[in-house]
Amino acid sequence: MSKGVRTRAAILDEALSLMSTDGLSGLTIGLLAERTGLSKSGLFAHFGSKEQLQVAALQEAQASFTAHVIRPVLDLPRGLPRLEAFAEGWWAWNRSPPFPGGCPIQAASLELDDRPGPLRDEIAAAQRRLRAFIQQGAGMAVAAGHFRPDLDCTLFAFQMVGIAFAQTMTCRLLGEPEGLDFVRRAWRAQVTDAQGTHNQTGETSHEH
Amino acid sequence: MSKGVRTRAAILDEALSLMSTDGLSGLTIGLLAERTGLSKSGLFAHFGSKEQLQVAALQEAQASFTAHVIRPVLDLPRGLPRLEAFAEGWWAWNRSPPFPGGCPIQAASLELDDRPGPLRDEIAAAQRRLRAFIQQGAGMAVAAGHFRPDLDCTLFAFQMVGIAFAQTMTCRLLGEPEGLDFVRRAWRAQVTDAQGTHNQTGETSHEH
DNA sequence: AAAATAAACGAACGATCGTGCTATTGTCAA
DNA sequence: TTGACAATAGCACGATCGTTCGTTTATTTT
Repeated sequence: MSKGVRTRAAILDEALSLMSTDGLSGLTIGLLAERTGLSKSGLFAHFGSKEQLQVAALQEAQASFTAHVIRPVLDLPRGLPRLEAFAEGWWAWNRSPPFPGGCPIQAASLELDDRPGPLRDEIAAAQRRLRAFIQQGAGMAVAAGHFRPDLDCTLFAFQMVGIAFAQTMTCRLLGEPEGLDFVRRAWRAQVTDAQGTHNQTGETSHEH
Repeated sequence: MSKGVRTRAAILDEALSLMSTDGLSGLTIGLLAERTGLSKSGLFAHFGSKEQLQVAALQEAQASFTAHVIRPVLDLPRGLPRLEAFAEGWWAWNRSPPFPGGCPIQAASLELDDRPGPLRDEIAAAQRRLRAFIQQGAGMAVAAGHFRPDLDCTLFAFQMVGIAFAQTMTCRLLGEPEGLDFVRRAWRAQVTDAQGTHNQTGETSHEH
């Protein structure tokens, strides 16, 4: 079992490029066949349906993200150092991922948010995993004493995701070169807030 | 000049629904003609090309956002009150806009970020206007003494945009009912930070 | 009411979409 | 080297895509 998986990998590689620029709906079999030098039917046989191809492409995108952004920081000490490295890696990924276009997962997240099905399930699971990773990282920082003990790690993950989306909009859509600077400053503000020794997110001690 | 603009408006209304669920690339002439009860060619004649139809739909989406979210808060006093009302209106819009799907502008922002052309220009201009509005709102809050004088209003707008994107992902893609709660808390944290009397975004007073 | 103009239709075009078939090629183990 | 089987190609299909054109029907103006 060798030739099959090799071409399948080549197909998925090209599929990621196509998906990053043209979106999930632009990932068409004819175009993909043309770019890989295969025939439409030959390519089609590898996946059985367009939906399965899309699912495979999404999974491949996740794998790439994990390999490029997640795995490298796992060697670092838990807590703030790992979180900081992850952040910097993520901003770098968003700005120039290993595809010609932007991050396909981010794009697909807004493309599929209203169309139930396996594709949306796949992308939703990916986003849930990512948020869980951030949340756990923040939890480790709390345990290590880097972050204040009353930090809401779920909220922390929510905010970080927001920064990432805002970055994509600023850097890719608007093309503002100072976008990365905003990202870093927003992230720094968030980290500083998480470090704060006492509760400084509520006006007073009572909430609502 | 009456009948033409009336049906054109009806077409655009339906186009917004379609666009919100199926994205800009899903906004197809055949489908739109079917839903409006027109013939493909009859509909087509109103716009001259698909791209012009898409541009018109995007402009209509902007107009709807302005009417529903921006305009109502302009009556409120400048500064924090107006900003707070705008925020709440925006979160409401993101959660349940007047379309069956999510906010088309947000979706298109990530869909088009790598495809230059009139469409991207249109959406980029819209996002720039929105950020300028937020920035000015924050500036008014600074002038009114509601926010600290050294607040970076551009960064403030950047962060707010991030919250909005994170909301869409949480509420629409993941379907988490507590999403709106996260949004409010993240927004409250941002406002509190902007209110802080002295600089609390940098660790110390030096900014390097 | 008649003439002028605007709006919508119907049919067709070339292209591309996703997806079935059958046949042919290539690869790997015996 | 041959036989088994995986991998790919070729072709065709119905559907839909955006677009053009000529015609017909509504609307507006005179």
